[in-house]
Amino acid sequence: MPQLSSGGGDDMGANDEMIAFKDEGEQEEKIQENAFTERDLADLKSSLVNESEISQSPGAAVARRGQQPEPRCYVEKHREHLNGVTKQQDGGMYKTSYPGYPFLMLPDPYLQSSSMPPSVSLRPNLNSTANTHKHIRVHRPQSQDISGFYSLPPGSVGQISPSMGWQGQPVYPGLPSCGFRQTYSSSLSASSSYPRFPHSLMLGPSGMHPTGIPHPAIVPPSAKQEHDHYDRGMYAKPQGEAKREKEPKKPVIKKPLNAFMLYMKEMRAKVIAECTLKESAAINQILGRRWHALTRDEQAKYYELARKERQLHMQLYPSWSARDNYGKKKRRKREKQQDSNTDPGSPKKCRARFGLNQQTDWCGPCRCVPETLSASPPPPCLCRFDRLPPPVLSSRPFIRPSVRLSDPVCMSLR
DNA sequence: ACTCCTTTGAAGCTC
DNA sequence: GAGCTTCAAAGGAGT
Repeated sequence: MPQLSSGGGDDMGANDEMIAFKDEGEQEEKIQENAFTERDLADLKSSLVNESEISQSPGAAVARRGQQPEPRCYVEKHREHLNGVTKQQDGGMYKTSYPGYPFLMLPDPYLQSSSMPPSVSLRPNLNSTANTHKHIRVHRPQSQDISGFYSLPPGSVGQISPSMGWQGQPVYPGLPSCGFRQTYSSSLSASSSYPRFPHSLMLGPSGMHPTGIPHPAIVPPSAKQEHDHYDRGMYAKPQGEAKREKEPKKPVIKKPLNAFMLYMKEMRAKVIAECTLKESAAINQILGRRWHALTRDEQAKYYELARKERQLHMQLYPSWSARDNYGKKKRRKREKQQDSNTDPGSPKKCRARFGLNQQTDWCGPCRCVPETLSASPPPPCLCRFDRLPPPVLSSRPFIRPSVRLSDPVCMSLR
């Protein structure tokens, strides 16, 4: 893993490398020079399918690291250059739009002043992916012009419009999906705030952007995401908890994406289209290898983006810490496990577990009353036998419950 | 419905 | 400070 050495000047404390990038003209020359045919694309696609199969063997990427690029990689790299950044003129200023990250449409002076590579190919092959990747087909007219899709109309830079294309899930869930984020405004500078994400003071009480679209880092309770179902009952909750559940949940602020995550988000659609793969795990393996195959200059761009993401995130949520979400997953799991030990069980379920007749059999292990023998619906069983391995049931006839009901393991029947 | 898988990097935690 | 753990995205597969 090519760890970039500490830049030293990172006010966020990230180890971002500041690299002197090549001249833009030089890059563009490269793009033209490396144009290739449709047939090349077809070859590439088939080779990538193979790549995905190979990728299942761990360590393959590591083994290949440092080797001379194969012809396929050569084609692939130059294809990326072909699909490279779009330049659009806005108000006399050229902006570099990074597809998948229209929010990263940066004025070139900014790019030059912030050590961003002026022209790095990041453009997913939308022609081939738009119809296959679910992120792209969301809310997006298929005939939509890509150049218009990536850029904002003049005068709208810095605005979020729901009608704009968004690709995939936004980097911060809560924004319309599609992953395309608002552009940085042309007034953006390395030290300024980011109009894409206005200062936290501009956010409403619920973290809403003035446009009505919540900030992407804020995950509304309704959003389908992990932390949401953390907050949902995974089992029948007591009334108190159920009541608590009705109260509005605090939106979850997620971690800013790191460089690799930004890269993945952008390149995923492309890989899916090229490899006809859908499994994220396999795709991520490919992306991981491609990430390693990137030059340091190419990677540096993503490190820079990630640094800005963190910077912006910190500006928007000064009190937020990664600690806020730290351990939630594990904590939930633990709580769930704990609950399963204290949570009242069902006599029916309990008997089913032990292969007893639901209508007539008393549950040997926990002595739950069968429904047909109880005057009213049986109360939940507090015994924990149904979560333990089934005991070996003896053939000894079960004793009637007068004594059994006082047994502490079946408190619910008292 | 929920978890796992799989990747890298940032940040938190533990010792 | 080193080393480990967790979370961020994604979506199919498995439970």
